[in-house]
Amino acid sequence: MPSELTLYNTLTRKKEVFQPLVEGHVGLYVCGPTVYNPVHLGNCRTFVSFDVIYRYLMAKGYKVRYVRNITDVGHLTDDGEDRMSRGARLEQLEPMEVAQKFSNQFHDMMRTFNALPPSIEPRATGHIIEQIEMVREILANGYAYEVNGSVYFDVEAYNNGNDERYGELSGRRIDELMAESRELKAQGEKRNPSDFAIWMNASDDHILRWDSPWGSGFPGWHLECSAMSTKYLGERFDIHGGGNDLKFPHHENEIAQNVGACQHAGARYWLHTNMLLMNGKKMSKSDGNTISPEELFTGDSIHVSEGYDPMVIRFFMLQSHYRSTLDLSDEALQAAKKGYQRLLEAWNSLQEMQASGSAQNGTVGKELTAGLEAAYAEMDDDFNTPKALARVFELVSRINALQGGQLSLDEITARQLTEFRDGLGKLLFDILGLQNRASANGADREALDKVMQIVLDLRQQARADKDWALSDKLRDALQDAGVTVKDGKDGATWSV
RNA sequence: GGUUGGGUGGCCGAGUGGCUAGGCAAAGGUCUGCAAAACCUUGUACGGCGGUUCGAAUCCGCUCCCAACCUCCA
Repeated sequence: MPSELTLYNTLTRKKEVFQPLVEGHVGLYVCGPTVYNPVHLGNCRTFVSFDVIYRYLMAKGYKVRYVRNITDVGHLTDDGEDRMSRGARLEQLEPMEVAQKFSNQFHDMMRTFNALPPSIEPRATGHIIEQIEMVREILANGYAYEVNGSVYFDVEAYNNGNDERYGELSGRRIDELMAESRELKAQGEKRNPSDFAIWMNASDDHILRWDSPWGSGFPGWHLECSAMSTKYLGERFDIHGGGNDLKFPHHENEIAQNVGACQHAGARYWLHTNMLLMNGKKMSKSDGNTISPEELFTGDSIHVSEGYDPMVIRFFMLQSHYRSTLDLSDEALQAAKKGYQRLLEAWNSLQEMQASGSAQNGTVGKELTAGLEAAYAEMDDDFNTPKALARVFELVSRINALQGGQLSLDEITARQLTEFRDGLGKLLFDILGLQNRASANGADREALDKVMQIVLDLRQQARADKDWALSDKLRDALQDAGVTVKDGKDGATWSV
């Protein structure tokens, strides 16, 4: 593919041409979920966005190592209790049982959304040794200090006179940050409010704990990603991604830790996905403004009028750009559902299409080829899925016109048709990761096909006899059963 | 208060100086036994006020409003 991939780098706040560190290879790290709660829809949007990015990089011919962690330790509640432990206490389970349960659930959900699994999915608890080692290095380099068995990152030492160094990603300056509002007992141990823990001393009742050179404790909240990205992608790697809400402090601290340990930053390109909103506000675990994926699938929620297929939701997400907020509403989902159906129906009729064999100049074929190239070019522009889909829908009209006879199949050569079909299929299913559900049911589908053919033949006979009462009755009854009949030029087609 | 990003036609959502985004909805037409589908046509949309420019949704200034982050969160 001749065109260049550009992407928006949060670090520089502009679009840059993507140049991998090692030609032909991409190291991609994405901050994964915490697993003390069921996954919620906002996470799904982020991971669907990065799924498309991962898929597109592969389609560009890159060999991609995609690392996405599972956070199963280190996040504290307001009263200092580890969230894993809290979940375990509330459900009377082992902490690792909680982690496993929600990891499994998360994986199921990713499959439901047709998101590919990452190449490596490391767990924070599986990398305590690496994290301890990193703390050691940061200490050795003079960017941290130990107090009472805890180790804090020393932001002042890190800045070393350059007060814009810490905060370069998020545009923050430490003297502008709000004062720490939480009353953690550890606050008093810090030299500066903006210092953050990279190793914490465990109190006696803390369940998740490991031995370290500084006593029994657990790793800081942001250290795992620094340690694991370094381990699996190297001290320098290409792309680091995550949700916008992780920009500060999580990613800012990651950069500081990487520099603290390795004397230089890790990722070269930072990509941030924007929030999924509902009612104009962020969907949030904490304030109840949320709808779970399951509720969205079943329709069991005051926010939706019916259940939506996961692919409709995926399509809905792809109709906005990953860096924009997306406002979820029933009306918008209805629009997505209908649009997605129209897209699939056009795809399905394209599969039935035969080149006429008497094609001359292939005018329409050239149009289709150009439109498809335009769609791919949009993906090169910072993974612009909404624009790519806009180009695809222009092609949908062409396909339907060929199907409906408004355009002639004489204007497309067999070769053009084949290449177009392959290229469009690759874009829709391999890159955008959509699924053609209607044709995915195997034997059941085959049986239904045959039954429907019988019914449609009967109806066609009734129509030939001008028995409108019978033909309409068949059509209405099928509609009630959820099958839509469409009369075309060459007989009727149907869809569920 | 600070930081970052927004306010686009009935709804969702692209778009960063001039050329139709796209989807859904709506109106008219073609087709059809009727309908649906499909195709064709139709929208003087860019928060407000100034400014720069031959020309601004797009650049600049002011202003109003919204969201996220600054506390676990994709």
